[in-house]
Amino acid sequence: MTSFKEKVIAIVQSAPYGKVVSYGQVAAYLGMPRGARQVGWILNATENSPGLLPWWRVVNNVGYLSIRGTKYHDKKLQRKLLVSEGVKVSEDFLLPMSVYRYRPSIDELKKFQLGKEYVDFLITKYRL
DNA sequence: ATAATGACATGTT
DNA sequence: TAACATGCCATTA
Repeated sequence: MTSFKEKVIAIVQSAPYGKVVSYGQVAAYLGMPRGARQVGWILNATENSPGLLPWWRVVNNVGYLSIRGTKYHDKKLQRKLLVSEGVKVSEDFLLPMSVYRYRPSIDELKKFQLGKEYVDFLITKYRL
């Protein structure tokens, strides 16, 4: 069972310590370039199994912590966790994507089992 | 089955 | 620049 949810988890887990990834990126690496919103949905509904899912490394495309506050997580905690990893997040919950965006290598992308042409598309989109 | 609800992204005003 | 509108699709009710 390689459900959407499991893929989301796998991709988010690939985001390294001290880096962040956008919802759109996660969706794109899933092979669903317009599924950003669904990624957020999954994270919102998934209870954080301690240490298994680095949900705090997912932000929106402009570097803003767009989480509104849910039963499991909240914006302030996310900021705290990111800061603890060395990511500089401003008081208004904004961080510079140009500095912290996770840019997977080609090999890492292959791990997600995507077609060659699609990989090329991702490269132009996120300038890997 | 159908409709409503989002931790989004992008294009247009 | 910032606000608004629209497309998106997994999940729930």
